[in-house]
Amino acid sequence: MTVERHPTEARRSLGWLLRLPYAQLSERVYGGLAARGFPEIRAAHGAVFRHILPSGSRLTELAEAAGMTKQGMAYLVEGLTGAGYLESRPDPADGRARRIHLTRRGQAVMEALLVQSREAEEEFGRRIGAAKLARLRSLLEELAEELSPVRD
Amino acid sequence: MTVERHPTEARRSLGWLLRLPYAQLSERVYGGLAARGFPEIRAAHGAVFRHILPSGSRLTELAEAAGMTKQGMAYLVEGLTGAGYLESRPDPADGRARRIHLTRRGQAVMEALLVQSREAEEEFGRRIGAAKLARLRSLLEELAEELSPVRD
DNA sequence: CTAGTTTAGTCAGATGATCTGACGAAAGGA
DNA sequence: TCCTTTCGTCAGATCATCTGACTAAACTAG
Repeated sequence: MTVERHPTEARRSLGWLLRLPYAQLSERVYGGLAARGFPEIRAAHGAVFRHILPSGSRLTELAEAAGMTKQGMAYLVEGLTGAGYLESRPDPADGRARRIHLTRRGQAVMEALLVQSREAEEEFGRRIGAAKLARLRSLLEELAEELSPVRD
Repeated sequence: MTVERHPTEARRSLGWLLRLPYAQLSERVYGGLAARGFPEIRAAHGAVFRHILPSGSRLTELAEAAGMTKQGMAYLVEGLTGAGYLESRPDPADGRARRIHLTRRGQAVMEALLVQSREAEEEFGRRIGAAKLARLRSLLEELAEELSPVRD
């Protein structure tokens, strides 16, 4: 009568429990973005969109904020610039630097990202109920607060 | 008196809230593994360790369970085999197939993985309190339950 | 039993997402 | 005016995936 189960199946690790909803969320959000007319945007580009300021940001600032190397960030920015989502102009205050800005199309991505994210969250709410989702979010916020430095 | 903040900072997306603890957990777990004498093990190898059965598994089974292609899984298995964590022998029941097994060293990784994971979870518990962490885990379990198919 | 189909795994090649190291040019400080 | 630090780029490596094409073995209908 006992069914054979995978050894680790009984009690999933916290890592697994975090990763599963994260992966599904990402898939929805970025998949939805493609459907909304932004097919070049991939999850890795979130590192840019999450940190870029309306007034523009420097490459080094973005890299630092995202916790990656300048070269890694440069690779992402290059792709987004080529696809028309970003534009970079020399920084008038520093001859070595460039300021990276969202184009109008890039701003549209930001908005779509917020919409998709909210919709995905609502879908989760439909699964376990809004109250539980709110409780989950609040616990995650509390945990995030304690897990500083908020290197993302 | 108002401090300039990043626009999205006020209310982080659920994705961010899930990713931050996940990333820190992974870093602890796999970083700790290197310190425990398994320096070749990277986070991607979790796809193998999470799914391999004590009686051995086929490549195709592992790929299917992990939700990736056979080729992708083959790449991971190849690395682990070369480093002495896995070994594969022809499947007596099927001339096309091979059964992939953990070596003793591979089993040691499994154990270390459980230990590190538990320790990381306890550390989280120290941050927000055991009761809240338990509540968080339970909500995540509930969510995971609803987010089937449990493709991981 | 043979012919056709499906399955297990490999080979080759591509892309994406990172990293490290070395560098030139500009800025800032003493 | 040096010296040092910072900004960004160039070159190259590695890892983690993917798609497509293929062989050999196994299953399935006649």
